[in-house]
Amino acid sequence: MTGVQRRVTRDEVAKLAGTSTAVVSYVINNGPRPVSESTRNKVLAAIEQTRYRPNGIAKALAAGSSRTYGLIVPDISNPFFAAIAHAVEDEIFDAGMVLLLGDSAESKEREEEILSIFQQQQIDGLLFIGTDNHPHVQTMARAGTPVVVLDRIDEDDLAASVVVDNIAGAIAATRHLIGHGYTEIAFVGGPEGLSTSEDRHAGWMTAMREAALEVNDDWHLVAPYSKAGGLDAGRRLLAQSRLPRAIFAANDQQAIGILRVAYEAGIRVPEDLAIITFDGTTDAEFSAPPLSTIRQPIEEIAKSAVWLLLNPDADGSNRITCQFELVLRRSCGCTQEKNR
Amino acid sequence: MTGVQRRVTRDEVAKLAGTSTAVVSYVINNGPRPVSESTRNKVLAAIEQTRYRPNGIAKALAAGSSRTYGLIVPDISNPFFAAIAHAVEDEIFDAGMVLLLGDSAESKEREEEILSIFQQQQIDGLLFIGTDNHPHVQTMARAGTPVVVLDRIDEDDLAASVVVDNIAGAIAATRHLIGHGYTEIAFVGGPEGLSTSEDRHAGWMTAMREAALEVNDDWHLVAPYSKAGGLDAGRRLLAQSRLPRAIFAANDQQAIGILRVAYEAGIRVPEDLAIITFDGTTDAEFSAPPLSTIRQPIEEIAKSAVWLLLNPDADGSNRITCQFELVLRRSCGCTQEKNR
DNA sequence: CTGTTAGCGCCTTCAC
DNA sequence: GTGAAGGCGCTAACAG
Repeated sequence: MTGVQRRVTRDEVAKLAGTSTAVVSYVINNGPRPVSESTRNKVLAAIEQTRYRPNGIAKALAAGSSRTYGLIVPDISNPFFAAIAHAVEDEIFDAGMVLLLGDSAESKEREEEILSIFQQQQIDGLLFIGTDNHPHVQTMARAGTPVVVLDRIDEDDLAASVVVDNIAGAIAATRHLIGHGYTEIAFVGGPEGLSTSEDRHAGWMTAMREAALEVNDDWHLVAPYSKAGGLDAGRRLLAQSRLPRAIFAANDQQAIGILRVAYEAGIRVPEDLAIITFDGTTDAEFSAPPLSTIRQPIEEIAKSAVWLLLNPDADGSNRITCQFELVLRRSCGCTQEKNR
Repeated sequence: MTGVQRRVTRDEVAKLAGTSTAVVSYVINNGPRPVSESTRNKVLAAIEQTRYRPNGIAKALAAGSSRTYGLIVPDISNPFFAAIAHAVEDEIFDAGMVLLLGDSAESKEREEEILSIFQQQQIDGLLFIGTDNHPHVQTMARAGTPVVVLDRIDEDDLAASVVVDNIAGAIAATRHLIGHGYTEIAFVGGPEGLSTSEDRHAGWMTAMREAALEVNDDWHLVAPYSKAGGLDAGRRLLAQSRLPRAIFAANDQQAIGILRVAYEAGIRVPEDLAIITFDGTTDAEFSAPPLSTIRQPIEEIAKSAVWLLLNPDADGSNRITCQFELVLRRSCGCTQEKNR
């Protein structure tokens, strides 16, 4: 109906309340100076009446803080990262801040571009899930912006980080498979160069070796952390002369792809092929059969990460390791009945 | 090594280049005034040398534009919304803007809070996927901020919107099932009050009636748009005395849940129960069996939405309807062979 | 307790 | 083609 309505500024509120602009600030921010009850009420009324909303940009410029955090993920359409983003957004929102989302599409250049833009937007802190090592993030950290690296870390990083022990998780998963009596266990891992890929691989090898089982190179496949990646790896595995009795897939998405290959080929899971995974997203919970998995505590990871962001000075333990959980479902052979 | 390093400002660049700050602005923004080649080079060199990065906040304040768009989704961990967010982020990034993400967690209050914060952050435009009708978004639109509503729309909205024809899509899906010769077709719909739920429901009814098929109330289940919702609906369906021969599920997530129920109960899909869905996310592509679905053109939706945001004045057709696509896979009974 | 005022870093009109 | 200067809306000293 009415056209564009100019935003009301603090001056108008002050005028209406019959006070100075400073007092309006004091009321809005509860400080840094006290305000008498009566004038506070007048200001509040004026704010109400004018439907005044402070300009966050101006505030950010003057205060030197944008109340904005950045989150960079390799691909928001990956359920694991989406779950993290969901939890992180929640935490950040609760802290009264806003979330800037960057999707690097697994590209290093893109990552740097996003970082540069975030920098220009004066973010107060960065949550980072990288596609690789990330020297430029260090620059940011050194420039004084709190940085917390998630999921994929670089040992040499100075930045704070929140992760689960991927090696231990992979060992637990593989050991569990071994506990079932399986001896021929393949590993479908993620892209090379990622810490998660390497750690989960290392865990698998460790568990296999300690059980004196064959670590066959044909049974270590590399694939993207996606359903398509799992599908592809599964097909490559099928094309080989000898099939494993069980598979440890490095993430849920890959496992879903493998499940699909098994379905196509008429291979029963877990009767013919047992599967265990890593991540513990809902995808693993609702697949057919449901997937046994190493669950990462997403909420806790998000909470810890945001906490580190808000308390950057906590020198000492700026590296948090969250506990994973071995969730047993049908795919590994644990529950033989199909019904619940 | 070095501690916090103060940000370099335009003044330092100007000093180093031996010019005024205005000229620095001119070269950075390519205007609004021309600059001689020689001084431009000097400025560029100074920028390079000082590693100067303009302060986006200050720029936003002075220019009155934050180069920031907001996206509000009901739940970023829902793959459909995640896919939209992924595509939208891509488009927005290409346009040189940044994306502020808000996750309303399907809560109306939360939605309003996010909206308020976005407003304070001076977003230049809003992409909105609501949890319900949304009068407050209208306010924003009226205040001059471009708003584009996605997926779930309110017919009465003045705001621009991008959707697919949900009724037509649902009709196409249901007709396809009918074409297979199925006559007992159930509908698992989304939460009441959402336009997508209602339209897909309407489409199902229309197709059933035009084929003179029974529209049994027991076969219209309502459930959240999630895997858990589908699981629940599936179990409720199973508990009934008479089972349908086919199901049209209102979204992929629900279908995954239903697939899981079928698996548990030993019901073969599509031999005993045919399924068709709506959305066309990758979840539908990699399930076992793969799901026939009405695919929404995510990329196109995102492109259109961002286009509308960038060209808010395009009066007339500010409501874009994208074409859906019927994707046939195994779950409806189209492909009998399991392999590929 | 309240008012005045100098910035925050940048854009842009207006003189030169 | 270049420079000076007045804001953008708000914060936080610094004076009363």
